Parts: sequence; C-alpha cells; structure tokens
Amino acid sequence: MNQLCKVCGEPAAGFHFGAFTCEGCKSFFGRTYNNFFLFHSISECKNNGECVINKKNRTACKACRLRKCLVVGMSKSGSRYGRRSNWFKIHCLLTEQQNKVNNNSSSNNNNNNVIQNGNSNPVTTNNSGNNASLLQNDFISSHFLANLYKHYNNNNNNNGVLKVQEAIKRVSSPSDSGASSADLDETSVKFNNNNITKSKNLNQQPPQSLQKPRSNSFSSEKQEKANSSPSDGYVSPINTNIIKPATISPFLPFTLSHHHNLTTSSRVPSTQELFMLSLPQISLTPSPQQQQHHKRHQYKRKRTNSDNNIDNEKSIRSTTPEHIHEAAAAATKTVPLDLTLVRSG
Amino acid sequence: MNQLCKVCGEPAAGFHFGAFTCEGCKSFFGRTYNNFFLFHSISECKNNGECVINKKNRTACKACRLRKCLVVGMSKSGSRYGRRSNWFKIHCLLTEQQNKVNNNSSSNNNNNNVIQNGNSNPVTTNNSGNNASLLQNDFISSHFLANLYKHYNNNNNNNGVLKVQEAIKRVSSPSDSGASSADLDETSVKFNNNNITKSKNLNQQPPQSLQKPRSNSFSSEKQEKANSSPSDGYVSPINTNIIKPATISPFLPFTLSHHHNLTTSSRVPSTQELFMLSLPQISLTPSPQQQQHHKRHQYKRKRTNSDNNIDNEKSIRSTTPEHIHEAAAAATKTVPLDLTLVRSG
DNA sequence: GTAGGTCAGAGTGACCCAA
DNA sequence: TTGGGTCACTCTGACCTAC
Ligand SMILES: [Zn+2]
Ligand SMILES: [Zn+2]
Ligand SMILES: [Zn+2]
Ligand SMILES: [Zn+2]
Repeated sequence: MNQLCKVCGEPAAGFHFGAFTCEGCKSFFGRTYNNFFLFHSISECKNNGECVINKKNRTACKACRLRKCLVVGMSKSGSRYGRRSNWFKIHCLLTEQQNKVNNNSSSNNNNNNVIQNGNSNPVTTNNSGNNASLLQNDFISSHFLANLYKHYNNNNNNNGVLKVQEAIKRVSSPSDSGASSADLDETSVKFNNNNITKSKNLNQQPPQSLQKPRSNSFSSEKQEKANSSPSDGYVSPINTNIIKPATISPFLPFTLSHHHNLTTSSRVPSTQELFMLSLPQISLTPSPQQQQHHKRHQYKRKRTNSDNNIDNEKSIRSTTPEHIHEAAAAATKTVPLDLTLVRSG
Repeated sequence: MNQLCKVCGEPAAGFHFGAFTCEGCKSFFGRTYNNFFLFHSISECKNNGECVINKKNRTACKACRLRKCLVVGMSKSGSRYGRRSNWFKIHCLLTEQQNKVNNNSSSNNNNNNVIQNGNSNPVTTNNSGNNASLLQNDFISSHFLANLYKHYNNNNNNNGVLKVQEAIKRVSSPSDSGASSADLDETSVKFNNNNITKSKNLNQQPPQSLQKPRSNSFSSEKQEKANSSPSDGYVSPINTNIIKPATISPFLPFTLSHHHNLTTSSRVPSTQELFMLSLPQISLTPSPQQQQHHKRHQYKRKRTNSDNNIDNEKSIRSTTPEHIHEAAAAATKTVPLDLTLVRSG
C-alpha cells in the first residue's frame, strides 16, 4: 500500500469509507460519522477552518479533520465489505493512467487543478478565504452529493422537507452506476427549500479506457430502496482526452444555482452548511434509535466509586437493541463481488 | 470565588500556582510543569502561537495554553501549602482598590494598560504579532523573572552557565520581599550568555495603601537557600497615584538589554525562548531524579494483554524513591501563616 | 486554602476478524 | 480487502486529601 492517507498524509492503511486513509483517520471518520447526528458535539474550528491536517496535528482540530475527510470524499456509503466500491476501481485506473501520462497538455481547464497529485502531501490547496475548506471551483465529493440526493429522494414528500432540484452539471467523464447503492437513512430530513442544480446524465457508462475490472457483476439489490440514487455515480473531473487525474477521491463537479435559506448570494456555501444539508437529521433531539446507535461508539468504562448514584442517568449502556443490529445488517448487506484490481502496490 | 480563570475565563476554583485558575488549568499546569523539562513533549502551536484560550478550546492547543499560564504568572513557586503567597495579598488589595476607583485618570502611562480588568475575559490583548503571546511593553511575570533570577544565583559559578546581568528596571510600585522564597531547583542550568537588565530596588516595602494583612509574620526560612531571590518580589505595574490595577497576576516590568545567542536584535524574545531560559534544565536527558519525578504524573495503568513483554521497557513505574519525597517536602515546607484577607467573594 | 493524587470519562489508533 | 469492534493508552478535570 504505497498510498498516503488523503486526510493526514500518513501512509495509508487501505481504502476506507471512500478514500485512502490511515487507521486513525478511518477510525475517526467511523466514530464521528456515527456520532455526527449530534453535529454540535464537534466544536468549531478556532482557526477559521483553515487548519492544515497532517500526521502530527490531525487530532488538534476535529472540525478540520472531519471536513478534510469529507473533502477527500469519505462517506459511509463509500464502500462495502468484501469488495471494492465501483468508483474506487476507476480511481485506481485513473491513478495508473496518471503514472503514464505526464500532464503536460493542461491549462485549458483549470477546474481540474483542484486536486493535488498523490505523491505530494494532500494538503488543501492554497486558499485562505472563507470557503477554503471546500473544494474550489464548485467541485464537491460525489458521495457528498449522493447523500444529498438520497435525502432528497427519501424525504421528498415529507413535511418540512427540502426541495432539491437536481441539476448537477456533469463536466466530463460519465459514471459507472448501479454498484453497491448505499443504504438509506431511516430518519427524516428537516431541510428547508434548497435547490441544487444537477445534470441528468449521471448514469452513463465510463469509457472503455477506464474500465478494467476482473469481475463486472455488480450487485443491484436494494436498488428499489436506493431509489435510483447516484450513490456510486462517479463523475471524473477529468477530460478524457486530457488525462489530468485526481489521485484523491474523485469529485463530482456541480453548480449550486439556488441555495435558499443558507446563502444569500451565489457563493459556495461553507462546509458546515453543506454538511448540515447532508445530514439525515439536524435537530438536536435524535430519535431513540439513533441515540442508541450513537452510544455504541462511546466509552464503556463505568464509574465504580460512590459517585455512581449521582450520575446514573449519564451512565452509558453499550448494549444495542437487536433490531438495530438486524436493520443495520440488512441495510448494508450486498453480494460480495470480486472486483479486485491489478494494482501497483 | 467570584474570580475567573486567568487562563481560560472559566470561573476560577482558586488561586493556583500564582494565578486564579480553574481546576482544569490548575491540573494542566501542574502536570505540564512537572513534565516540562521534556520541553518537546508539547508540540508547537500550529497557529503561530496566536490561539486565544477560552473554556471551549483550551484543550486544543497545549502550547498556547501553557504559554497563557506563564503569561498570567503561573509558577511552581507561586504559592505554597496552607498559606497565601505574599503578593496574592497585595493582588487582592489591588482588586479591592479597583472596585473603588474607576480608572478614569489614565492615558499617561500606557504600559499599564496591558492587563485587562478582572471582569472582562482575560484574553490576551489585541496583539497579533509574533510576540503576541508575551506581554507587550516589556512586561513579564515576576515569577517568571524570579525563576531566571534563581537560576542565575544558583548556577552563577557552574560551567556552561549563563551570565545574567540583573538590571530589571522597576517602574512603579515596590515589592514585598521575604515571604515564602521558593525552593531552588537542584539541577544545573545550561544557559549561554544571556544578559537581562534589572533594577536593584526590588526589595522595597509596598506602600501602606496596599498593605492590609491580618497577620504579617512572614516566614523567612530557607532564605539562605533562596539566596536573596526576589521570588515573591511583587512589583506592581501600577502608578500608586493612578490606581489602574491588574486583577490577573502582577507583572514586573523589565527590559531586556542583552539577550545573546537567542535574539540578534532588541526584540522581546518569544515565550518559548524565555521559557527555555527559565527552565532549570534544557537538555533532553534529564537527571534520573528528574525523570523519576516526571513519571509521577504519567499514566499508571498497565497493559494486561500479551503485548506486555514487547514494551516492558516502556512500562511506567509510579513509585517515587523516598528521598525524592522527603526532599520535596523539605523544600516546600514553610511556616503556615494566617494571611487571610477580607475578600468580597 | 492550595498542591498534588486519584480516577472516571473522552478520545485515539493499532490490531483483529467476520463478511 | 474493508468496516467495525476491541482495548491499551493518553489526556482531561472534578473531587479528595494531606498539608
Ligand atoms: Zn490519516
Ligand atoms: Zn481547524
Ligand atoms: Zn482555566
Ligand atoms: Zn496555539
């Protein structure tokens, strides 16, 4: 595994939640995402969200670390047990392409310069503005958008629901849809009117030059639940004739046309705003099921001294109701597929 | 205790190590100072040392928290068991004075504006330069200087020793010397040539308007060991006729005239540089006694799984040799004095 | 009344294993 | 091969006790 963690730059332990990450960032993201319904448990960055995350200071600012995780495309729906996610394959192929093609013929599409190369430290590019945390040039993680999409599809008819106008402008490479569509969140979304322009041609097949799977039998179960979500719809920000690949997770270029109640101008909303949007629940009173689920990641050591009866209500129970486990298992079950790639590492 | 922690702004739990601090900052300083001979165990600030410490983010940057502790005058020699330090009394009297006199007649001595009032948040004043962490206008903690002084007196004839030209320019109020002179550090100082100008009139009595002890029988034991150190020599940065008191720990105005091998110009050295100066030992190989002493603050839980034999040499022993305890007890023993003040809280 | 010890709690990440 | 569980480990701060 000669990859670096896309979050902190440490040598990566593998491909976790949609990005090459170290064990620490993997655990951090897993913990935080499960707890992240309680969004405010992570205090804001005290440095305007401009912290550069590296191996040494990655624990110093949880907000920036989490944002970096999101920026590089980490998501709970990023991959699955026992198989590679679909766009991971394409990602690796792009990496291979990158090793062959030295990107000399560039400069006509500066949107593609957002992502740094793999061997350099995956720090955020020099952008010290207010939206420095987000990708420039309206790029955003495809998984991030997939969350928005899922929430839109899942809650389109609820009360107090957002109205997502899907009109993402796909730029270049088509996607490889249909693989491991993510499980949907059971909780309702409490968004207001937020419109996101999104193009319709997300489900094209990738060009043959980018396809090199050993096995191509994608699972399509739970497709009815996924409701044609473009969860793994990978859209490369790369011109197919000008190979300028991104070695961190691929991003889906899109344009926000309307973003009512969050932004008053055409600026790209902040990461927190978008993350709030992406969350299945914003309210501070999560459902009992969610609360139980969160507690599975909390510390289980108990007090043993005489203070026990004082804070009994704060004591943490690590037991999770069985139906939660069953539901989670059912939601994440996919057919194991052999999508192993021939990789240099 | 209607005081706020001078480090983070939380309601203070008491007067700890020379400043009103909360329990957290007290513990942090106690831990860190004992471990601080291993200076590099605290990673540098990733924000140019400009972090503003408050209750919420005080754990985010240990370097800035520690520097804030030093800036507000915390020191191991700041106070003792069972009694108030001497300048604490004066400090409280100044606080009383402050409540009476609204500081309207100011503006002729802007050096005194460095310290904020007690009711406002004790954040560092608006100074975003490189030396933002230090007090402006050449103010520095009297305890901090006392450490320098002690080290100078204690190691003046050792080899590889600093040459401290004491020439601190006292500005306004005289000090109250003789009380609870701190124990000296047993380790040798490895400084180079560093000259600090310092005035000679440190041991004057405070003006009668600032003296209001219930009991005035100061202990003078270990004075021979203290070697006439101005450890508790409080010099107020306040003009006696213009009462503009400092409710955080008093500071001793001084001027660095020569600071060879650390600074090349007349700039005020950084906090880290000064802290390095103030440390009894800079080398990374502390004496066995020091190492033992440091380990008293380290975590004592041991591994219980099969990895035990792998890192046996890293296992921590919490036992401290008896002579260390005895020496520490002897060094810190002072005559308990009733210096209780009539305080509003 | 404070310094220092104690220890429950929060968080981290290396390691392991089922899928 | 990865997601999630485990747990040794560190750091924190409220609480307690010695002084
Ligand atoms: Zn990492
Ligand atoms: Zn940050
Ligand atoms: Zn504090
Ligand atoms: Zn800092």
